[in-house]
Amino acid sequence: MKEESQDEQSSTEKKIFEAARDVFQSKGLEGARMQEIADKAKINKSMLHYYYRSKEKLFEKVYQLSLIKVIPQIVSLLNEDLPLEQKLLNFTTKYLEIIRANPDIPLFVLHELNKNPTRLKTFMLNEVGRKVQPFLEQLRQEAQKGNTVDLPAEQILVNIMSMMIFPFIGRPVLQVIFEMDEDEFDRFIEERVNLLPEFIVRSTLK
Amino acid sequence: MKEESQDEQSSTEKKIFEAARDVFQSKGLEGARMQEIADKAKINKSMLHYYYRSKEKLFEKVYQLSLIKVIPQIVSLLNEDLPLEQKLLNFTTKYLEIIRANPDIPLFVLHELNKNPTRLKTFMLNEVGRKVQPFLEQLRQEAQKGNTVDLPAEQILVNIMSMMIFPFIGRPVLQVIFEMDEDEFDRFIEERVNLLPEFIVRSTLK
DNA sequence: GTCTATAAGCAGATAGAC
DNA sequence: GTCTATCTGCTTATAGAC
Repeated sequence: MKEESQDEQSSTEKKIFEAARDVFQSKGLEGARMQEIADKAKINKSMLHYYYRSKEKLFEKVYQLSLIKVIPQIVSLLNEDLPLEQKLLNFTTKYLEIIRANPDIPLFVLHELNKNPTRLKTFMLNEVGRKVQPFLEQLRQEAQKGNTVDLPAEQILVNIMSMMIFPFIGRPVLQVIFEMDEDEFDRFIEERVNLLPEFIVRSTLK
Repeated sequence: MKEESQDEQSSTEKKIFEAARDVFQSKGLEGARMQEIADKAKINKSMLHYYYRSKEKLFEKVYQLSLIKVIPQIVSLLNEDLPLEQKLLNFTTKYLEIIRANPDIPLFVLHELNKNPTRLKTFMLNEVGRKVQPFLEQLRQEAQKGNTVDLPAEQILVNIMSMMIFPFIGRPVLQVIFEMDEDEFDRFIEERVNLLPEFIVRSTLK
């Protein structure tokens, strides 16, 4: 059972994991109830312990997979050998796809990280740091040629990440402010995903 | 006791509230422990119940005050009768000050809102919605004159909010990616607060 | 592997002395 | 108003039948 890959998991184990993912991502570790996970998976509560031993261990699985889904792919996108404009278009387009497919992960991860900043601090994040450096360097070189907007490279990257990620984190607030129902907000996101890569290029390069 | 204003609160009550604010904002409602709040306030656990009856009630106080601190001031900034450029500079500068003075509020509120989207949905948020409309209208009018970037007004506003708010929510991740310690990140924020209003104007108007 | 019943521990809440 | 001691209920976790 321990070293099984995803596709040879029993259907029960998979159902549990998916229910746990949903509940943990919306309620957080402490807000989640094992009973709610069991109900959502339509199995008995004691099965949770049979497959995952404890709430903490089940959570850890969900948390790590959430990180893996969102972090490493990004990095590779930043390291392809492309001119800045192409790289930016490529990076933002693909990254928006990833977040859109996993819209609950950013808030979930950031909340848990905020409660416990040491948890996984060294997991893969500083590896990300190393890989981001070349991209920042590329930004600086273009800046010297006068090709980018006049901001430090780090600030530019934060602008880009902000505009991509925040709408998913802030959804409940934005939806009320703009008086949108679920469908309307989904269309708003659709529109954003279409317009943003182009806008990011325009507002970064000059 | 019930209807006391802030400044006639007993010192104990105040200490409790401030400790509760810190703990709730970093751990969330369910992650917070009454014992931890008591320890941080350096008082006995039963005092919490003496002053606030229950965890839930204490939380509600903290939550509402958090919302009040961050939301209404913003709105007024958007309704002053100023040309767009002035309004943008004014709004972003002041709003960044507010968040900077309350950096934990956005993640806290968004996490709680995510767990319980109905809580306070109608509190003051749709009032905000009404007051944001004139600003969106102003954006649209400038767009017709060809004075703004070519994006729907709502997308522009989301860009602005994203760039202001996200760095505070994403702090733990950004700090690791950029390999910054606390002081370095504080300086990064300082730099950002100085550069961002100007950049937002430049990337919104043309 | 799946269920029912139950144990064990913890955190919020209260009683009551001072 | 503040403390110590205690209760109660909920939630995780386990035992054991099938």
